[in-house]
Amino acid sequence: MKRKSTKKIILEKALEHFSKQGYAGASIRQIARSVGIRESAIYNHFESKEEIFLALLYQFKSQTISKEILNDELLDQLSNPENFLKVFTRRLIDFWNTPQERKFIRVLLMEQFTKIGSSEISISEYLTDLRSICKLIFGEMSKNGIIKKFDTVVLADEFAAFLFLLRSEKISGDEKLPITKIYDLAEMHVDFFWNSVKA
Amino acid sequence: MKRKSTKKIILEKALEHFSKQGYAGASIRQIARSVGIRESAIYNHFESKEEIFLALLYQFKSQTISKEILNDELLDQLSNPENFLKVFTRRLIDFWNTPQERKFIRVLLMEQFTKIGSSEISISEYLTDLRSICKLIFGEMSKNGIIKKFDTVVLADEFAAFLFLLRSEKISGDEKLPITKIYDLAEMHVDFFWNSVKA
DNA sequence: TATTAGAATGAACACTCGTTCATAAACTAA
DNA sequence: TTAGTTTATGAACGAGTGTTCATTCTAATA
Repeated sequence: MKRKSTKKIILEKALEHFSKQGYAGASIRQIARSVGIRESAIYNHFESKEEIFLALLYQFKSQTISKEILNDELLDQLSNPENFLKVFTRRLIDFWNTPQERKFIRVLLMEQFTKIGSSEISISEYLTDLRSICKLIFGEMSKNGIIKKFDTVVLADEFAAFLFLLRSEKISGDEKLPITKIYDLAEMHVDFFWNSVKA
Repeated sequence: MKRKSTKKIILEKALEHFSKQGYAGASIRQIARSVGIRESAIYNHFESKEEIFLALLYQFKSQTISKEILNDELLDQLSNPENFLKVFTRRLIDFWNTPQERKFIRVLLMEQFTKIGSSEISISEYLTDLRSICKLIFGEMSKNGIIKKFDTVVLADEFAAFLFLLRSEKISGDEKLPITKIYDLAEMHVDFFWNSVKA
């Protein structure tokens, strides 16, 4: 078994440090020590600290909810909309609960306002994915008379805001809630939401 | 008119830098230059950089929603619950939209996961204020049969999550939405919410 | 086995960091 | 005015920052 390339380990450890101390707070030397090499060796793989950061951003930008979660199997369940929402939400949580995603959202929340961040990332951009999918879903449901008539943009945000708070606070936060608790909270939200919008 | 004390100006400028670059990214020298003094003079007023940060935290910890927003005049409007929620939300937004609060929430979002932050602050703690007030409000409404029976904890979060997202993204974010737009978004949320819970 | 490209090293660079300290200036109270 | 206190200064500190570079090691290719 070939072991992971140094470049990947650097990215891995960099994400770990960035997620704990922020971009400015983490140092090349700390990252290098975690990888098990000297700091100068880092520059055989990346041109600068910023390039490491941007490489991480790029890595996560390429993972979209639609790619990772929405598939035919799930879409087949659209005939039972409430169940569809529950399965969709559960998969969302599983996806967000992966170690990488947990760290990434922390970096995002920390760096969204800084110079290095604001030019390249924006929290809206990363939310857009979930939002646009919600708009699609609820737009379709609305058209088919499954749910009441609403502004789909508002609907999408009403559904997504709670989940986003759940993500940043409960999933990626420091208080380690068991995953079942998080499932429960999400399900209660879907219940509340569905009860509000169903035709 | 006596001019502001140096100590207050230091806090003011420190908040500004922290909100733009984070705690680790902002330096004593930058802050000192903004104040118009040398960095060594800072230490006549604060023992360390960390003490400045903690002083800022303390300052904002003492401002609670209940103190700043909830007063008798507002509570008198509880007879018209929907209107009460709208006025309450509008005041919340006005409060969150003050320059100081806009900067503070940024610092909070940035530092919530860092070492210096996590030992002293937590995003939950600062949300608790709004949450507990919501629980109180909705608990009372539920008891009086004004709204349907719900788990008040869930209700509180359903109401607060959207507003929190509005705050971090639209009010304190970099895209400068006109305040009227924000009012509109909030009112649409209250409409949706009220429509879902009213008896 | 000899050659070569990629990766790691350790020392060094110029800089910035937070903090300290003796000293000087500015303000207050007697 | 004088004495005393607070505040500001500028230089210095040790440590840490990101980055460079000549050199050595390693592993695959010829």
